[in-house]
Amino acid sequence: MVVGMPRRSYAQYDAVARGLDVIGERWTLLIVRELAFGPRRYTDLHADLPGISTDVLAARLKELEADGVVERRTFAPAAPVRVYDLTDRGRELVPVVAALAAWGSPLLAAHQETDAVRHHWYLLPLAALVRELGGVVELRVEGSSCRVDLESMAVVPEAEPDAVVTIAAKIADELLAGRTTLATAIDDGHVIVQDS
Amino acid sequence: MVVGMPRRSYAQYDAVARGLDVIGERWTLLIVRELAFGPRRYTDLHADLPGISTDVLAARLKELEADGVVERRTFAPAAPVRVYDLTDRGRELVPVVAALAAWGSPLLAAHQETDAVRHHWYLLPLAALVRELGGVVELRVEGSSCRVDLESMAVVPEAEPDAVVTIAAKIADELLAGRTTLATAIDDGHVIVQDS
DNA sequence: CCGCATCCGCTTCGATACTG
DNA sequence: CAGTATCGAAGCGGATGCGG
Repeated sequence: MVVGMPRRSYAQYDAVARGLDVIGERWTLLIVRELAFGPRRYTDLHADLPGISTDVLAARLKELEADGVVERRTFAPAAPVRVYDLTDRGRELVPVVAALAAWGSPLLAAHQETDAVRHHWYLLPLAALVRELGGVVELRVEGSSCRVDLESMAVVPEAEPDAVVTIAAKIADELLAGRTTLATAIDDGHVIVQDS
Repeated sequence: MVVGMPRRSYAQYDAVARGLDVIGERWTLLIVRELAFGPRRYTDLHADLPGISTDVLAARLKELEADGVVERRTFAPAAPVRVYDLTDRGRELVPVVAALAAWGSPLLAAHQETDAVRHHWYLLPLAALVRELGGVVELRVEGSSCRVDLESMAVVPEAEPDAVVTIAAKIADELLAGRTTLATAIDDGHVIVQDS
């Protein structure tokens, strides 16, 4: 019988190091990214994290659960669907993910043929980009959408949005890679900002 | 002859994944943390990153240099001192580190005997904590200090601070672990906020 | 099918020793 | 001081197995 190992740690009395003890391992923050948009089942996560191996995904989910970032839930006994969801503490990580997304956006200029693509991956960096709009916005890119409080960069699914921002994936590319500006894209009608 | 390998990547067309391709490996973000406060020599870095092995530190510095986050400089030919420093692009990472520091602060409540401690590690999470003060503040904890623009959470060594905030390390512990509040600590005179 | 656990070859890490 | 060389241990990626 294997009794959980002592967990690897940087062993530094520092908030950054402690944070990395929880979300610093390979794949962990990308799992948080996936769950930022709502609960997902194991298979969905595996599908939207191309390259992760099954055992690593299972291990990370267990660690995140032990650290109070993720919780495992089972829906209706009639149709027992198992999903993973962020806890409140886990949702507080979204601004960290968003800050990294904002920093990483310029790196999207280098588009590799072998890169995987999912539409919902655009949402967080776009939130950082339209931050000047203020308030709560609902962002829509192709089929995917999410609601973000632009001040705190928190994802707030239940809040009523002040505006709905619709962006085509192609334009999202241009914006994130810095090949066009938000003002230009709005002027050209490629980004539609509609007050609710 | 070894010609640099193709670099491991998540191969996802996503800003978070791209960011992690650069700062997601073990130790990398902690190196950025160290350099957030100004240039450091190799030996200083090795001393303030207890647990990192020499070859990993050397490898990470090379990678960060290749990614334009860090630059290696040599001071005065008379006294050839080699230091590592953040580039402008690297400095833009400080808000990411600060966001993670803010999230990680509550984890400091669990203080292990074996944890390493450095005073300058308190500065960034404290900046997040006193953010309501606004403007540019100079934070002082024991011998260490740094200047932070509280709106952007950027470190701005050259800017004149609007206020100087002095905190004893012991009080910093209490604040970060959430065992006392900023208002209380200011009332009790343990945190001194002095306008410049 | 869904939700993992097991196995296996490869890469990365950590500790120490060594060098210009 | 500023790294490189070496080597055992741990982590990872891919394929496969398997109960519910």
